[in-house]
Amino acid sequence: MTVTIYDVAREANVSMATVSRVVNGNQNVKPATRQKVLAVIERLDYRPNAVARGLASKKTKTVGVIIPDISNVFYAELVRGIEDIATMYRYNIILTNSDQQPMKEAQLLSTLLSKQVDGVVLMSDQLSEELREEMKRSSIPIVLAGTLDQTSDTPSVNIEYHEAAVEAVERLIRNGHTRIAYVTGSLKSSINRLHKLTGYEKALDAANIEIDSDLVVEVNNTYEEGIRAFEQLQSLKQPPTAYFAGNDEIAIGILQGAKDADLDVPGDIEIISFEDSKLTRMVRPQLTSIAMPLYDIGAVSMRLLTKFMNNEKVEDNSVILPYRLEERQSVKQ
Amino acid sequence: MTVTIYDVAREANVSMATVSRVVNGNQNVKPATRQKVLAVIERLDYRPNAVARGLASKKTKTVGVIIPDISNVFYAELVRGIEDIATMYRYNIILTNSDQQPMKEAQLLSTLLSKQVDGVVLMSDQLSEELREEMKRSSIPIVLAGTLDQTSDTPSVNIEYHEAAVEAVERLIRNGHTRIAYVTGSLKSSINRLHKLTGYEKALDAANIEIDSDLVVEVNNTYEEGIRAFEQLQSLKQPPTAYFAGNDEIAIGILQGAKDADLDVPGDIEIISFEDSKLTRMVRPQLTSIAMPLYDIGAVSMRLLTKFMNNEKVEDNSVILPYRLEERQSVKQ
DNA sequence: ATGAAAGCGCTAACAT
DNA sequence: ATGTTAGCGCTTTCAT
Repeated sequence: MTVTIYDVAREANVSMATVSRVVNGNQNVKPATRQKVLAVIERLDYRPNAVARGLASKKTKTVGVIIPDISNVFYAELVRGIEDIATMYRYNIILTNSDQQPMKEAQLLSTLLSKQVDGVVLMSDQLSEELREEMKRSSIPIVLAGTLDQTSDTPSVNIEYHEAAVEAVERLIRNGHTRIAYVTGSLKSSINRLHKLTGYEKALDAANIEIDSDLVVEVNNTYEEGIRAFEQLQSLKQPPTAYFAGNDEIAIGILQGAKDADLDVPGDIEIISFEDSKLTRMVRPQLTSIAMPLYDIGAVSMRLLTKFMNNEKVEDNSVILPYRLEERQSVKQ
Repeated sequence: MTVTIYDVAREANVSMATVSRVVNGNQNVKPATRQKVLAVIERLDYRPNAVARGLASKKTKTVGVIIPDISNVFYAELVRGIEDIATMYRYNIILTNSDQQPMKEAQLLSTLLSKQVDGVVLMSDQLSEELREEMKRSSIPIVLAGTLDQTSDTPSVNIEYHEAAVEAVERLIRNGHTRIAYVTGSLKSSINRLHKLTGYEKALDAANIEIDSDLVVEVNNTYEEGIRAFEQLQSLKQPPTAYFAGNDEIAIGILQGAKDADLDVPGDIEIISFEDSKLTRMVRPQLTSIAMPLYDIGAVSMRLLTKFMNNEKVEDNSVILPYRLEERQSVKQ
């Protein structure tokens, strides 16, 4: 039925080993025999069985990717970066969505390991105990993309969230604001809590602005929750005049919430986002945003993973990519 | 080093076959032995090697997914539908991006086949000859998601694009428009050419409105090209007063192009999109749109694929999902 | 209910 | 440069 390496060997009057050699580009084959074998492969339309190859070589040329949700632009761009580099190095990716559920994350990793992936790229707001447990058992390399883990030196690719947050809030302060809200994703995430929130506070502190906990609102990373947060904050006795948003969807929620309340952006309200997906350019006014290089974080993570999979020397486990503040129209010049 | 089924068998004083049976939930095992084996599995932290299993059983429990570009919201939502149902049936997905390049599509399918996936979900504007060739060689089921192929009866999941296009354009005509533009993705795509374009023309025809080829603009499915198309069309002697857009990004490009030109939507310009991703709600005015059930198309495609993989009877190869016209603010009531 | 044994299709020593 | 052979870790008859 299906053509195997054995069939090719027989038809070409060589051994399986020789066929294997030409298929794998081994140089120890006389050009003449190589041609002969190639001809038979062509004639029989032979295709190596990657599963058999994986079993014999203990390498599957596939890597696992665990992300919260592919339908979120943020992760989608990241995955594209991963996939492009994976392709470049002849890997395929098994994509899984965790919805940030600790149980599910651990289970997904377990499944990926049983499928013998050569490595894993992982994204998660917070590494749960279950997940860490599972990671420890794994003998293959794992790279964290846009994910921080204080408790270990798991390789990771990130930006300097803290500095970026400081810069964003300082920008708002520079425009004279003293009531600056921070609408953030889950504070269980160490990035949000230990890096961005502290950056927000540091900038306020440095400007002698009192920190008001009412101005920090924790929401899910969605457009709808951005609107909700805006409405909640505007109902304060002293509502904020500027917003620092945890991501683009939240920022757009705030923006449209303001518009729907007949407030002008950036006239009455100024907004800085933190992500800079293409969504920032698709709304009016276009959003000023901290630009996270999503595609690059994915790409670099995958590149880093290939190094580990090849047992190459890696100078630094934790790579930091540059960010920048992308000035657009939701903040006055 | 790694624990194998043989180690478990030895420790539990049973044969590999018995271990295999309990792992696979075969009922022909005495409860007592089952317990004994389970205990050893737990103790040794044994995990079945899916690659070995795949080689022996000729089933890998993984399916391939070929889409143009995961960073496009459209495909991302679709993939989420696929993945959710795949998980439900205990499949994993290998995700690949084709960028609609015929060569690459064929190559990706080939790679997936060599990896012995049990099935494939495929999305593509146009099935090229190369790709069709590769599909013919494949002995595993393939389902087309949001993709039409006139020349074969490959299973597929779609909506009635033609009827949807007619309805959208009729809606615009009802508001008194006679200069209605159609800004579409590639007309090489049979959906765009044979279904949506003909729907557009049919609606105009039925209303005795002359068809002006200047009003049909072919672009890439991006926001930027939407803006470009708008500018091009507005420079006509008789510019259109209403737009039918091929997808949400194009529609948003038109919308913001209009705003940037100080035109009011829907006052001066009315727009209907064709996709209804969450982007429609994230802009002002919110976009009226033909709602394509993206997630469902993915989910149903995957469900259909499982049926084929299980050799279940399938009543109809081509399933049609309902669409609807989602009325929002880019069209006057 | 359980075991023995033959593959699945390939790679990787090792030998020549 | 080429061939021989022993696995890789599992499933699946076929016996018992």
